[in-house]
Amino acid sequence: MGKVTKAKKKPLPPGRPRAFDPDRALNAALRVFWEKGYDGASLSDLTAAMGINKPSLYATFGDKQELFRKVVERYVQTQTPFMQEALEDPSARNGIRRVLNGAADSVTHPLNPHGCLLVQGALACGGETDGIKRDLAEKRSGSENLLRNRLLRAQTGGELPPEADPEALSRFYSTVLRGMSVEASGGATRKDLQSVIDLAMNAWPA
Amino acid sequence: MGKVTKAKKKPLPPGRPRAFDPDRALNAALRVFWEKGYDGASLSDLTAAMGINKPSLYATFGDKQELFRKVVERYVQTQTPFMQEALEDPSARNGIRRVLNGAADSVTHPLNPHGCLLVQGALACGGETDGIKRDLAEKRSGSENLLRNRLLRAQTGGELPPEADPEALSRFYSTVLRGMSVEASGGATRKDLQSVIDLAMNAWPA
DNA sequence: TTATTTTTGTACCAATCGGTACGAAACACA
DNA sequence: TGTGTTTCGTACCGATTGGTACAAAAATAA
Repeated sequence: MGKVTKAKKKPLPPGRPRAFDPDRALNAALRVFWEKGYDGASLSDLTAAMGINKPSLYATFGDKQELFRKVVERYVQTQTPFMQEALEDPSARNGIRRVLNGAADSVTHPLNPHGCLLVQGALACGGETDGIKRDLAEKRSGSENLLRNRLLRAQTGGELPPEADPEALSRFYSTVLRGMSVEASGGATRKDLQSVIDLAMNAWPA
Repeated sequence: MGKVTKAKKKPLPPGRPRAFDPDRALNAALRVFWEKGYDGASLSDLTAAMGINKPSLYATFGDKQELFRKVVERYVQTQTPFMQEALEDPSARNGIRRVLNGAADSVTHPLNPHGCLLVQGALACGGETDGIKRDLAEKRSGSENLLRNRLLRAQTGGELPPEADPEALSRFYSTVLRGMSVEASGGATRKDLQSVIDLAMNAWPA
């Protein structure tokens, strides 16, 4: 019988096996980029945190930009699914509030760097990082799209009045999300953000 | 008679006169830091934009961190006074709206880098930049204080109902300001931000 | 003129940057 | 025991980083 304690079968490939877990290494890289940003994170910072050396990094993840993209992908996959979930709430208004609450939890989580990687990863940076900046802006607009679609659905469903503007509303709540990230990065507490959320919900159409 | 075309008297100090205008040079440095952030701006970027060489930079402005602080000071002095002015509006509500409008103008100004230096100058960065980060967070809280004081005044003056929370309101509008900066930095237009502002004003206590 | 003072440009510093060449090491297979 | 294959660690690459030493240049004062 197979080893039941190990989830994956192991038809070991030829060659020397790698001595680190790429998944853990990627998570370590995520933390570094998260708290230092693309420019502020050096390869030495990264390899030190990941517990590997540069050739291993390059062989496994590519150059710094590729690594960053993989990190962003990991971030999106692990830190944002709560949004889709929240937006499944039968009430769009509740859904949005739950998105804001979840984001507030995330950007002030005591075990993670404060703020959102998609915001502080590369807001302003130098050199050939335009692609990075565009990537992050795209990912950010992803969550805005989520909100907009939910709001459009709410309008056709009657929860939002016909004169409401789902486009503007999704942009507004996205802006509040970005703002909360900046505030958290600057030291705002979860409680601080709660009062922001409560007020932001006042903008909901009467 | 004195030279009437020159504003300042000129009791030239001894030594070789400097060949550049420190004011213009500082403005050039401001632009570089504004669009590349602290980490992304190299001394080569700075000296190239300022039109001077490194020894002149060091003699006049100190090292990179000192230069950045002077740049931030310049930024605050030139880009934020519109806030005090706007908050002198007899209506606090109008004042806040004018602050948001002015900020939207500023962060999308076609001749300047998009976004706010106090936000994107050093949100996440590496090395010994903790002081820089704290400085910027402090400057940001400056505008929040402005809003809070105005709102407190509005409450004692009766424009805001007693049950309103000036603390929370100022934090909310500050958060919207930071969010608009991020959005502008990511490509949002002035028009986009206007719809955000209109919705943000809905949060004003009934 | 000479002396003094300050700025300028060049040339340079050690350290670090992102990125790689290369041989030893560790596995499967024969 | 090889042999093939892949990763590992070290040592290194040229370029760039932030920061300076130094002497020529440009001004005033004597």
